[in-house]
Amino acid sequence: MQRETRQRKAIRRALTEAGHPLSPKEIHEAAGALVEGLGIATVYRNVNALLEEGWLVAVELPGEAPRYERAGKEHHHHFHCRKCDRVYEVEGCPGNITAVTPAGFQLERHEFVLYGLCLSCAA
Amino acid sequence: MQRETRQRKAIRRALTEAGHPLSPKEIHEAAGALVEGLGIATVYRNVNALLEEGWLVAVELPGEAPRYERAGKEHHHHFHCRKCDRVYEVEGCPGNITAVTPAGFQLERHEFVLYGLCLSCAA
DNA sequence: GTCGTTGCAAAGCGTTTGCAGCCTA
DNA sequence: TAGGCTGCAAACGCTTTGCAACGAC
Repeated sequence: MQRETRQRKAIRRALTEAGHPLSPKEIHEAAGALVEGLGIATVYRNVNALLEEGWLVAVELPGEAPRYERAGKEHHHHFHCRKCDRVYEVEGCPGNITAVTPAGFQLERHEFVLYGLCLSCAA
Repeated sequence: MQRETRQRKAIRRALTEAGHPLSPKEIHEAAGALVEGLGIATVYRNVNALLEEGWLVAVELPGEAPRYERAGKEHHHHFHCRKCDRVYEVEGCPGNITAVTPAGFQLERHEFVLYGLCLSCAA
């Protein structure tokens, strides 16, 4: 990654200003409003480049298309509201993870996703 | 779902005997060994039919194609080996889940996925 | 001016669908 | 024998890749 093109700037800006994880399509729409004729291939190429650079992290929810958010956040998990489809960050980590790891298995990382209704949808 | 064809029998058997969640491709390979010339489209059609029937449940891992396992198992989670790409079942649940749920949120279900190396790949 | 980057279009890849013929009940 | 089911191939949607032109440094 060496050149800061108009396209890359627009993609960075779209992700920074969104405040929540964006899908490639959403990035294309948001950044496309800033740069005329932005190609979807450019979005994918930049997303992958930004992932490699460590500027982005993928938020992969089961059964959902991957979304992307800015890197640098603390270890957290996600709560997925089934009604409004929004994703919330959840602090902390439940209990002893190594305890449930089968003997001989090498645990490297884990994902943890909560499903249900968020505060406003539960009301 | 009305007819128990050779193909459907083979798919049911493959899933029953596997003992761990299978991807459509894995189902195709396993059931294809039992029925000559089994088509991949038939696998997809039957998987969807068996899901609707409630005989199967989808195991959806973040960023992964869905896999399928027999319904009716006890509550469990999964371990995904990054080397052999297989998915193992993990017994138990790591501690206090409600404790990390934000106040006011209605928790309905949760997914928990471990990543790393399985017993044979870690050796 | 170099060469990393872009837009377009085509290629991949996994999944779904249309269709004519097959085979289970 | 009827019509649900199958294999094949084409269609699909999303992502990646090849290529010639563009433009950041």
